[in-house]
Amino acid sequence: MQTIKEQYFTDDHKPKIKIIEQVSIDCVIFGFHDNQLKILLLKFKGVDAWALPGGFVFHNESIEEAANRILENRTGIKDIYLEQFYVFGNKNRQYREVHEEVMNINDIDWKENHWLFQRFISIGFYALVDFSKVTPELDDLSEICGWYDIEDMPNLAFDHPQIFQKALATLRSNLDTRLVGFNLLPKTFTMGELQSLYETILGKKLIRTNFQRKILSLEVLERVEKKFSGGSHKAPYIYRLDDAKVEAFLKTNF
Amino acid sequence: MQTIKEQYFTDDHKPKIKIIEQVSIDCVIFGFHDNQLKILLLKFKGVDAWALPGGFVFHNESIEEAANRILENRTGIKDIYLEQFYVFGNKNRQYREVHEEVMNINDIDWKENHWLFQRFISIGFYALVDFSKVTPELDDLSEICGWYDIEDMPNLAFDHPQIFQKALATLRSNLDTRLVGFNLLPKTFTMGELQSLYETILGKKLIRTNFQRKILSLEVLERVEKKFSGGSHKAPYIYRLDDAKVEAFLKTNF
DNA sequence: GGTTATTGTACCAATTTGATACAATAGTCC
DNA sequence: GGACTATTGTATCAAATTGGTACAATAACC
Repeated sequence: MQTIKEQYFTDDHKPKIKIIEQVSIDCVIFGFHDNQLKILLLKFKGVDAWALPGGFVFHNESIEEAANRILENRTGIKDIYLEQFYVFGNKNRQYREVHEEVMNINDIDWKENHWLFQRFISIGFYALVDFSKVTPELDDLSEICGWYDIEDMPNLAFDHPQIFQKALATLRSNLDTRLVGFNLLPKTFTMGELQSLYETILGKKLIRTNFQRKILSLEVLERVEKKFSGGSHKAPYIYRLDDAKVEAFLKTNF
Repeated sequence: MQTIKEQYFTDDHKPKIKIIEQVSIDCVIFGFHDNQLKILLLKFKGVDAWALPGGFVFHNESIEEAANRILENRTGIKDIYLEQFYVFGNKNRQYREVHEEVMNINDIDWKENHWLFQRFISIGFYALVDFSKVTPELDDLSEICGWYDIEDMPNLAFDHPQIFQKALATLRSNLDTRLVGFNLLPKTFTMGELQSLYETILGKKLIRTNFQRKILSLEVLERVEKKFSGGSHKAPYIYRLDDAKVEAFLKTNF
């Protein structure tokens, strides 16, 4: 595995692998844990700047492949639910100060008009992952890479606050129309867990019985025989997405 | 007004104004006329290739400004409803053959590795315009620029069929949630005209009385006193969007 | 003034959604 | 084992929304 330094900060001040210039990818990676919606953030080493995981598009890969590569590097898992949601293309999207600081701290030699100082158009992707499967991975330029509650997270650098907001809005509006929420849970889950997920994403309480009715009426779930062992009360059923049913659902609803 | 030739095909084989390399914009411009949904297409001069109007992003403008500029050039009108809907980023998005042919026909000198032969990432925008306000404008590289019924249009070059399909799907799904359809009609219109617009976009018949009830319940329309003079029957009311009401609607529904 | 086509609204039935009630448990405590 | 508790699954009813029909109003034409 190459370091970021080796990949992007070579002696001739160009990325080692040819990339699409002035195009970047920023990923808003959502996870769900302890009844909280989390996102994966990183902090640059020695610099007071938090950011969304991001990267660039190699000349020989599609933007989706690039986003998947970036995600896999950060989370260690493949086959993540991933979708582009918006392009951020303001003319002043250039962040020389932060990049200068990062390069200085890391003893990276730079010159005026370094390629990173250019204006960038950034394609926003959001990812939904099973929190329990992910181990956030540091790279050589960052000192923290971890999960943060969306209600309580560090201030982000660049225009990343705006990117995050747009991703969250997209997630909310896709929650009912697509079967998007399930990607944030393990393969099997209870109705209560699913409801709690919906409630945190939507930011409001839902009526239990109606939620149950609504979800079951989607006809995409399969009831697993096994039951739960927990508190002193009736044990909930455990559910699992039935792939065939999901396919049928998507076919009729799109 | 500069010609395309002057702007993009200079003696040193570079665009005259600095652009973001390998990024393009493609516009799906919808209009509504004779109860048909139309899009604006152009045909390259002397080449058997139809395409969506497109262009590039100058270094000193945002992608939205670029899209607006491209649209204004094509339609002659400003303040168009415009929204990005998807980014097309396959790694094989390069179309050397067509560009070569176009340049040859137009006596444009080119070399191997011309900038247009590169792989491009294209940002799709869709626009909704008042058909009656638009006069499609030719440029020096095209020989046809005009409206085509979406049910009966020429085969498109590049990956433009896919771009068109995605734009249409986006338009359909935004029709009910946002107040998007009104942009395709003149300032004032009858309920029948609006219904016919909805029916062609959605591709299905709607029940008149329920449609009327639904639209009126949005509480965004203002009834204009004047009535219509047409056939031998009761005259319909004429409606107009009430900007204040629209604002209130969008505030409560987003 | 009668005819015709179309419009606006009222109305009822069917469906969906909001909210409550209640029986069925899986534990705990005794 | 039996009472107790918290939670789950389902039934049920009311309220709201949507589907579909009926009908009066009316603008042009004859």
